[in-house]
Amino acid sequence: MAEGAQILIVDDEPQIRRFLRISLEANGYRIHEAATGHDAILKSAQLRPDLIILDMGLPDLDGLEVLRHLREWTKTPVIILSVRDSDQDKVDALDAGADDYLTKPFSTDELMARIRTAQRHAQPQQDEIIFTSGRLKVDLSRRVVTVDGEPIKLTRTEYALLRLLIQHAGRVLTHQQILREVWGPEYVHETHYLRVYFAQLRQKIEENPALPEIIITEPGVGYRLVRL
Amino acid sequence: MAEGAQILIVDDEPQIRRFLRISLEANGYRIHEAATGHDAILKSAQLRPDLIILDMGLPDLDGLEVLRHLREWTKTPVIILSVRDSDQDKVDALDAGADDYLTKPFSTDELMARIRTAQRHAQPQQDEIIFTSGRLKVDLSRRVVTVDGEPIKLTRTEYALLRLLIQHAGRVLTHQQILREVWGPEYVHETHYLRVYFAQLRQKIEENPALPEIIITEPGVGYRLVRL
DNA sequence: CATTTTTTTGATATTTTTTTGATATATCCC
DNA sequence: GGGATATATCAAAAAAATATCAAAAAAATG
Repeated sequence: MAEGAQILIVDDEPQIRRFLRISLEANGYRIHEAATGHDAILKSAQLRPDLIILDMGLPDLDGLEVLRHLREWTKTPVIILSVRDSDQDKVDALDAGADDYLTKPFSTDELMARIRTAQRHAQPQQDEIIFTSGRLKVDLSRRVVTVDGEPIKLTRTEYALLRLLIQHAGRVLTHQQILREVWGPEYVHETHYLRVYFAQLRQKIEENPALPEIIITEPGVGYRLVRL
Repeated sequence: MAEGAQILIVDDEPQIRRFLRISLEANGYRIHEAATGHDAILKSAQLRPDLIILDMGLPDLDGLEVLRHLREWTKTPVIILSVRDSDQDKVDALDAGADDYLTKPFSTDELMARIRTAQRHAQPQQDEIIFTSGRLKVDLSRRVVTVDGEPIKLTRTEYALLRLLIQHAGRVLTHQQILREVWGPEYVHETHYLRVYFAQLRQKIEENPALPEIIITEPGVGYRLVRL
C-alpha cells in the first residue's frame, strides 16, 4: 500500500485536478478523479481508494455532506482542501471525521507529507459496504436496504438505528448508547422511543416480527443485531 | 481515555504553557508540563501521556530531536507547534512521525479539534476481553456468553453475577460481597437470592448442574469461579 | 399552503424477569 | 448417626420491562 497507493481526487476544477494528478503521480501514486460529490461517493465505494483528497466547494453537495456520507461506512483517510480558512470550517470538518485540513493555496511538499502522515494513520481496511444478516441486506454506501431482494423504505431515524446496529453487529448496544447515538445525549431516558422504533423496524425487516431473528432484545440491557 | 485524557505540554515559555494549560483543562484534559527537551523525554516515559503537544523551539534539544527520540519507543500522538511556517520544517516534522503541525499563532478551537482528530487516530483496536473456563466463554466487551460455542441468554442479574465472579476468578466471594455488588448494600441479608440465582446460572452453564465444575460452592463462606 | 410522511405521545397487552414461598437435599458438628 | 444448619431446586405470584396499536403533533414535501 505504501508504493502505488490509490488516491481519489475530488475537485470540480479540472485544472486543480490536473495539477494534483501530476504532482501525485510524480510521487508514485495511482490517481482517480471525481468532479462532483455524488461521483465522489460512488467512486469511493467502487474503487475503494487508500486515501481521498476532498475539496470543500463542490457544485452539487457540500464537502461536509460528502464527508459525513463517507464516514457512514468507511474510515479511509480524507484530507480536506478548502479556500476557507475560518476556525469553524476546520473544526466542523475535523469533527466530521476528516483526517487533515489544508487551506488553499498550499505547497505540494506539505500536501505530500500530510498524505504520508494520513497513510500512517490508516486502519486496516475492513469496512464492509454491504451488510447481510439472513434475508436482510444493507448497502451502506448507497443507503439501500433490501429484504429478500425487495427494496424497503426506511425513515431517516429507522435507518440511523439500523446503521448503528450494523456498525456494532454481534454486540449488545445498551438503551443509553442507542439513544445517545441516534437521538442525542439529551434523549438517554426516552426508552419509549426504542420500543416504538424497534417495533417498526422489525415490522419491515423480520419475517415474523413477534419472533425476531435479526434484531434480538436483551431485556434490561439493550438490543443486538445477529451476524450472518 | 476519551474523558480526562492526559496531555503533556512541552514548551519553554511559561506563559504559553500557562495559556495551553488553561485552555485544555477547560476542555476536561489533565495536563502535565515540560520546559526542556530532556524533561519532555523523561516525563513521556514516566507519565505515559495520551498525547503530547510539542513546541519546536526548545533551549536544549531541537523539537525534531525530541520527536525522533520519542518515536523510537512510542506511537503516542504528537502535535507540533512552531513559529516557523516553512514547508521544509513541516515536512521534516511530519516525516519524523509527528501527527500534526500547527503554526503559531493558532486558534484554540482549531487546536482542540486537531487534538480530537489525533486521539481518534491513536485508538488501538479495542482489544476484546474474553474469559474462558472449561466450556464457558464470556466476551465481556460484547456481553456475549457461549457454552460449547452455543450462545446463551442471561438475564441482567445473572450476567452481573457472572461478571462479578469472573472479575474475581479463582477467589472466593462471600455472600455479603456478592449481594452488595450485584443487588446493593441493603440486600446483604437476602441470601435466598443467591440460592435461586446460582441455581439458575448453573442450569445454563454447567454440564451437570448437580455436580458443578465451573461455579463452586464454599459452604458457609460463598462461591468461587474456577480458573481455566 | 395543503398534503403526505414522520415523529412523538399515550394507552394497553404481552412477555420476561425478579421476588417470594415451599420443599428437598446436602453438609457439618457432636 | 442424628439433629441442626446450610444449600439446592421447583414453581407461584408480583413486578418490571417490552411490544403493539393508534392518535396527535410536528416536520417534510411538492
